[in-house]
Parts: sequence; structure tokens; C-alpha cells
Amino acid sequence: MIAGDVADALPPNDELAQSFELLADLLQLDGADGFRLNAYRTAAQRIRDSATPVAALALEGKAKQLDGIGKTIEAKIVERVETGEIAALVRLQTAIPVGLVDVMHVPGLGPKTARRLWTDLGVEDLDGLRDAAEQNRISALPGLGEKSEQRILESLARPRADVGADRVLLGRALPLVERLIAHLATHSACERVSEAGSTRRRTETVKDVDLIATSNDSTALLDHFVAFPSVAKVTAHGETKATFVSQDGIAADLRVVSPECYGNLLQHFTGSKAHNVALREEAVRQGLSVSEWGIEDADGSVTTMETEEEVYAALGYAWISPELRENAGELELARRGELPALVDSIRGDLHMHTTWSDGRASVEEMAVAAKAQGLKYIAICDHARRLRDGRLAEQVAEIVAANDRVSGLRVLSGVEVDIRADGSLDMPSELLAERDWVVASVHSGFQDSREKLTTRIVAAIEHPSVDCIGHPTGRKLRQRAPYDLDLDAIFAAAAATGTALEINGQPDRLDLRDVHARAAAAAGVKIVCNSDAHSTRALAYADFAVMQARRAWLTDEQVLNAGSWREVAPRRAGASR
DNA sequence: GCCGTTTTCGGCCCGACTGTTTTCAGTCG
Repeated sequence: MIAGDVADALPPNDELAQSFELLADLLQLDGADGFRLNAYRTAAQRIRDSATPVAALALEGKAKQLDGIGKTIEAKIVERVETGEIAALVRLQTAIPVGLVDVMHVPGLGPKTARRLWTDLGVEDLDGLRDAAEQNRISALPGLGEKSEQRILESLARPRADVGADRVLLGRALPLVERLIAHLATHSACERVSEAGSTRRRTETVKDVDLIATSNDSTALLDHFVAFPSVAKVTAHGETKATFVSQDGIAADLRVVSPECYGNLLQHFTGSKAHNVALREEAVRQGLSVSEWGIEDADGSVTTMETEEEVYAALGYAWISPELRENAGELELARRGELPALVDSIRGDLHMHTTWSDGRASVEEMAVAAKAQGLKYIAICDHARRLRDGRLAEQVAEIVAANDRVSGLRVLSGVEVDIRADGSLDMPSELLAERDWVVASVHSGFQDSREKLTTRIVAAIEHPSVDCIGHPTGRKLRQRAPYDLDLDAIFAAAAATGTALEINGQPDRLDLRDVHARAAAAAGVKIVCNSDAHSTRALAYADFAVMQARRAWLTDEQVLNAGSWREVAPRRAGASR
């Protein structure tokens, strides 16, 4: 374990990943070998996806054990920790204007063009790019024309994207996917249609929405696609593919493909890129060449497949659930036929609010809605601070009454308590002990040190009445970074006490995130998938928690509320209390 | 820069689209 003061100084994974991505971008502008750039980008992704701080691993010489990180990159991480910078990165930053990286990322531009704009026109950043385009100096360059110049100006006119701001929450993208599939499926020219891309993999945010379809009349189907009611702008409309931007700013893409290689195409367009690259590399070692059009053997004959199952089978794999396709070990297990049976649904929702605190629906309304969704039990977890001065007793009476009126669903008396700055909880222990289910969460002091926050949460985990830690890292997607925690210490304490950790299904939380939930479960921690609903409609957020659990490789056994309340409840009578 | 049931050297997925070309480089996923 790293001592607190040293750990505080360690760069977080996200910052390290950014450094290597910048290094790759600058090297690319510098004309470096593409495979070298790829190595840095792969390493950056590995670092970002690691559940443990890679800086700490590097200091112990263990970062090399991560796939894609070798001794050179490990040495650079150590250098960053010990000197505060990476010399190679500093050198490049002085040789190449850093603003040129933004220029390179303008859609349609790339490293070669960006470098030419710099050397030939003196463009060093986006402002310089705008000036050059407005003065028609770009179209004067050989190989670039008026269309290029116009497209650059259009790109620059859009609001400057903050980190992740150009990505859309899965919770916004999936409803669009469902409506689009329904829209396409009703058309007579539509034979088969499927979601693809990152929405099919259920990643927490997506860049756009991808669909594929087969059709006996692709022109008619694509016309129907771009006639979707909420289209704001059609950006491409060809014979096999169309793209539009919806009124709420989400880009949607439909490709019409031929039926005989539907399986190859679905597999290809589902990705991820890393998964497909690894799949194809392995295929090459077997003398096969994989593309979206089929699998070519050494003799040059191409076999096409109508289903994904056939594609994977032809390469020696069991079919892989899209949520797992991130090149995170799934190919190896699929080859051995040892993929986990992923959790499919939950039987109870153990975190929701009512009008007794900040929810919009009554206890009974939540119960009726939950029953309609097929749930067998729910825990009403209003904020403890709103249940003082006798209100708790009144709320409990309403829960008892709801149990009488709603059959086939058990309504549990739960609570969500704040974990205070000193690690204590904001409801007296004797009242906590009477609750059926206790969620403890951090709602303040997000800026506290890593050591202090970790100590607070571990104290809550060790409290005999606490069953679960709510939204454990406190992040809000695109709004707020997670607070600084020693997750290994949290996981160890949770495993030791049998306290569960939540995957909070609110689309802007999804907290724990996938790689952390996977690491927690691997450490022996039970996971609970909750909606944290504040209205009846928001009960559906539990589905997003389950999607996240599947991305975390979790099985029914690892998700506590995939079981019945009878299976969950004995924990409370266990020896730890 | 990474990696290794052929290898510590010599590989590293594959194809489509775009704009500007007249055979292709650059970009994208």
C-alpha cells in the first residue's frame, strides 16, 4: 500500500493517459512511424481502463504486466512521477505548436494536412486556421480546394467542444435507437435491422448511433430513414448509407448491407475497434483474413456469414456478448468457451426516493410502477436528513400501508444516509439497525484528500448496519470527475465486511463504472444494480445499471439483487452484525 | 513502441470514402 502523501502526488490514470495521447498526437504531427503512435494510444487506453493507479504500478515495476505497456512506457510513467514531466513530451511541445493538435482534430483534417498548413501558411492553432480559411489561403494550396476550405469553416463555426462534450449519454442515445429501429421495421423494404456500434456495446457515452439493415430496395429504405420525424439535417444520403443529425444533436447512421454477409457486417460495425483489431490479428496468425465482407482463407476463397455466431465460430470462438467486446480478455475466454453468463436482469431495486425526501412520487405510486416492471421487491431509501422529527415513523407507516395495498411486491423500509466528513452517518445507529436496507453515500466534501475520502467511506463500509455504498465514486459524466479514492482499499473493506457496492443506473452517473465494478467483483465484492429513481419513470434507470454490470462481466452470483429478497436478506442476520 | 507454441527482428487489420486527382494520398471507422 502506498502511503497517503505519496499517493496524493501520483498522477491519476486519466492524466497519464492524456499525456500519452498528446505525445502520440505530437509524434504524429512530427511524422513518426504509425505503429509507434499506435503503441502510445493503446497504452493510453489501457491506462484509462485500469482499475488501479498505473503510476503506483509503474513505481513497483508492475505496469509492464499490463498488455500494451512495455519497459519504455513504464519508464516514462516513472519519469513523470519522479520529475513531474516526460522529457520526450516537453521536447515535442517546444518543437511543435501545441495548438496544431486541435487543428489536426478538425474533422476532415489530419496530421499531414495540419503540418502543411503550419509549414506553408504558418497556421499554429484554430484561430490561425480560421484566418487562413477566411482569406482563401487554404484553397490556394495544391491538393486542397474550395470544398476543404468551406468544410473547415463549418467545423470551426460549431461550438468548441469540451472534453467529452461531443459525446452523448447512452441514456439519450438508446431511446433514439429504439425509435429508429421501430421506424425502419415498419417499412415494407426493410428485411432485417439491428443496432450496431457503441450503443450496441452499451458504452456509457457514444459519439453517434449506428444501425445496419438488409433490404430489397435500399434506396426506398434510406429515403424512409432520412424522413424520420426528428431529423434536423441530413449530412449524407447515398445508395448504401445515410447519416442525419437529430433535433437533439445526435448523429445517426444507417448502412444497408447485403443479406449474405449480414453477420460479418454486424460484427464489424459493432466493434469495438480494439476488439476487431485483436480478432483480425489472431485470424492472420491462423492464415485467415477478416473483413466486413467475409473471411478469406489462404487460398483466397471468401466465406460469408449471415449471423455473428457463424463469424465467431469460423474463427474458433464462442459468440461474444457485445458488451464484452473491448479486447479486455474476452477473446481468449471465448476461444476456451469460458465466457461468463452475464447478469440479465434484477428482481429487486434497492435504491429509490419518494415524496418523503426529494422524489416526485409517493411510496405507493413507486410500488405500483415497480410491480408493473416485474420487480419483486423495492427498498424506499429516502434521505435520512428528511426523516427527522418523527417523519421516519410516518414514512414507515406509509410503507406498511403500501405493502397491504400492493400485492406481489415487497416494499422494504430503507434509507440513504450521508457519510459525514468524519465517517459517521446522519441517522442514529439504533434507527439504522431497524431498517431493512441501508445505503450510505457521500454527498459533501468531494474535494477532500484521497486519504480522507477513503477513510470516510471505509468507516461507512465497516458500520454494522450499512448494506451498500451508493454511487461510490461520485462522478457525474461530462460534469464532475470522480472524487479521489483508494479503490483497492474500498474493495478490500467491502469484501471483508460483505458490504455491497452500487452500480447507480442514473445515466449521468453509471457509478461504479465498468472497469471498477469488474475489479470490485474480482476482489470478492457483491454489486447491487439500482435505479436511484426519483420518479416512477426513472425506475427504468435500473436497466442501465444492469447494462453497466454486463460491461463489467458480472454474473447473477455477483449481483446481489439479481436474487430474491430471501437470498439478500440473510446478510443482515449474519455474524458481522 | 510492443510483442513472441514459427520470431529478440520484423512484423503490426482492413476497406471505404473524399476531394482532388487522372492513379492517389489522406482520412475515417
